[in-house]
Amino acid sequence: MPELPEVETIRRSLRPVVTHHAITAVQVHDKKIVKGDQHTFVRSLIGKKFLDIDRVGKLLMFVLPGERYLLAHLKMTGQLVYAHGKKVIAGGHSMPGDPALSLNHVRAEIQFADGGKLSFNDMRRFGYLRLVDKKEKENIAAEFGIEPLAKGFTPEAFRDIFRGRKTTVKALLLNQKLITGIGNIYVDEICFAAKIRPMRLAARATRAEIMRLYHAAEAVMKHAIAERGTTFNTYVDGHGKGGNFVKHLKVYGRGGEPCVICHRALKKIRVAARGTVFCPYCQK
DNA sequence: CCTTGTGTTCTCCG
DNA sequence: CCGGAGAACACAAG
Repeated sequence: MPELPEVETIRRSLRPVVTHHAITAVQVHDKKIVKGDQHTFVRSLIGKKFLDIDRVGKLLMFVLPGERYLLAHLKMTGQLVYAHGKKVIAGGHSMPGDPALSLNHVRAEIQFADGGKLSFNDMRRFGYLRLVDKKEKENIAAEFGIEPLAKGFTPEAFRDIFRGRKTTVKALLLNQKLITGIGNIYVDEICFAAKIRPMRLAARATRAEIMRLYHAAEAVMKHAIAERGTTFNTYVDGHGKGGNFVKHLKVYGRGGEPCVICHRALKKIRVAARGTVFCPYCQK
C-alpha cells in the first residue's frame, strides 16, 4: 500500500537509473492498466527518454520531452521495479527476508537502450499508467491538496482544512484533495503520535490538537522516508527492496497488542470505512 | 469474510 | 430543487 513515503522512495530509487536513456520497446501485457489507446501509448514512448521523475501525493509523473508526462499510480498493490540485463537488481528470487515481487502479475514493461528494464507489476490491477500533456497534468495536479513535506504545509494552511469540517479527523487526513500522500498506515500512526482518536470530529479539534496533528504528520512522513517506507505486504522500492519503517509502526497492524506507551491493549475499529487501530487510553 | 486508494454514485441537509 | 459535503459503493485478487 504505497503512500507518500513509499512513492517518494520509489521515485528516488528509479530516478538515477531510468532517466536519460532512450526507450527502445514497450510491452503492454494487460491493457486494463493503460489508460487510453495502448498502441498510441506504446508509439508515444518509443524513442523518447525520461527527463525526470516528479511526484504529487501518491502519483508518480515521468517527465517526457515536449511537455508530456507518463503518470503512474500504484494504488494498492502496484510495483515499479527496475532490472538491468541478467543481473536483476530487482531481485527476481530475492534475498531472504526481502518482500515478494509480483512476478506473476507483470502488466507492462519498458525497455531502455542501456539494457535496463522497468516493470509495472500489479496483482490486483487497481493501478494504472497514463500518458498526458501539460494541460492534463496540471489539471490533475490541481486536484491535490497540500503536501506534508512542501513549503505550503504551514500551520495556518493545515488549520484552515479543519475549519467547519463535518467529518472525522481520519477521513480528513485521508482526503487527497485536502492533504496529499497520507494513507491508512500513516494516518493511524499520525493520530497516535498526536494523541488524537481517529474518529474525533475534525471541527471539534482544538487549536492545540490540530497543531499536534500538524507536527505529527510532518515528523511521521519524514521519518518514514528516512526509513525508505513501510513494507507490510507488497511494497518494494524501485530495486525490489522493502522499506524499514515497519519496525517503527506503533499502531498499524497491532490491534489487540500492547500500546508501546501504556501497555494496554490497542483497539481495532472501523473509521472512514478503513481498519483503524488506536490506543483508547493514550488517544483522546 | 477480510485487506485499501480512489473515482463514481448516492444521500442528506440547508 | 440545487449545490455541496460526506458517506457508501465499486473495483480488484488472494
